[in-house]
Amino acid sequence: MIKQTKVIEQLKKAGIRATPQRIAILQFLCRDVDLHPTVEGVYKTLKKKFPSLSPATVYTNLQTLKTAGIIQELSIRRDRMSYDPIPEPHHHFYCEQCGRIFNIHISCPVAQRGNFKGNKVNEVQAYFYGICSSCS
Amino acid sequence: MIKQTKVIEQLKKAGIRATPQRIAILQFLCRDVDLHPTVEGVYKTLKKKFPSLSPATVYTNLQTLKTAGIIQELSIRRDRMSYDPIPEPHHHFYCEQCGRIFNIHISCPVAQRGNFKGNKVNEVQAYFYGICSSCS
DNA sequence: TTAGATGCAAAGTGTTTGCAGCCTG
DNA sequence: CAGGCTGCAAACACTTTGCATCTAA
Repeated sequence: MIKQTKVIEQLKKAGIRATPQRIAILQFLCRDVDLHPTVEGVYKTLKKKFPSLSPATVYTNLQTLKTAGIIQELSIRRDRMSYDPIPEPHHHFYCEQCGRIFNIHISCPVAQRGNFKGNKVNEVQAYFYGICSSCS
Repeated sequence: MIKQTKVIEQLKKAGIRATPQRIAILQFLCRDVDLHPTVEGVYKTLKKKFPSLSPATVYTNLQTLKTAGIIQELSIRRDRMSYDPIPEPHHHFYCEQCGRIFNIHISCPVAQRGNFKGNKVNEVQAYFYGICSSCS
């Protein structure tokens, strides 16, 4: 488990308030970098700790964290967003059997920020769909 | 404009019926391989030709064409799907200014179907986000 | 002739918004 | 103590579904 003080420090450095809910959300994301939960996943887990937590708070906080550059949003699931505590570009594998999302640590020579044929590239997302090794 | 006979042939080869609406949808997608319209875009355009066309028909037909392997679905826009008449894997650039999606014809050594560290990869989507050359 | 497609409406699901009250800084 | 955050509910937006009718093969 990542230290709460680290999380608070990260929020303050980004210039956003460190509320208990926000701390818990970021801490939950960081608990496992391969978790990539959806809003529902964050909500269901943290509802136990914060019975008063509302889905709207989870939505707005994930948006705030994303805007602050602390986390990134993945559209790898076709029906809903997933959230990743690592803002730096890296790629993802989605298992169509178990639904888990794994980080892929490869440096693809073309999938990079920068410039591509006159187009300014700010962000790159590479999504691999298939069946993971534990499912096959 | 792609020939209607070609489109009908493609549908029959895939074993699905060639209805006027389905033909028109596929023909519209093929008209410009860089268009990548959303359901709304397809619907609004074809509504002129088929005043009775319903959004549900567009949704189900795009799903059918996708399942038949004739087209592919992109989740590059974060709020809705875009459709691509080329089923073969290739990558995409999304301009955050003008909203257009362009094909990127590069063969990335890692973004390939096949096997990756024991995981079976059926599909790869690489999305580049930024500002296109005409907007910057 | 008949399995499958259309079109409409209603329902489903994920996300955003408005606002009163609360709390961090 | 002031601006930002929370929580609730209502509103939104995209997509799916059920069903009667119609049509491609």
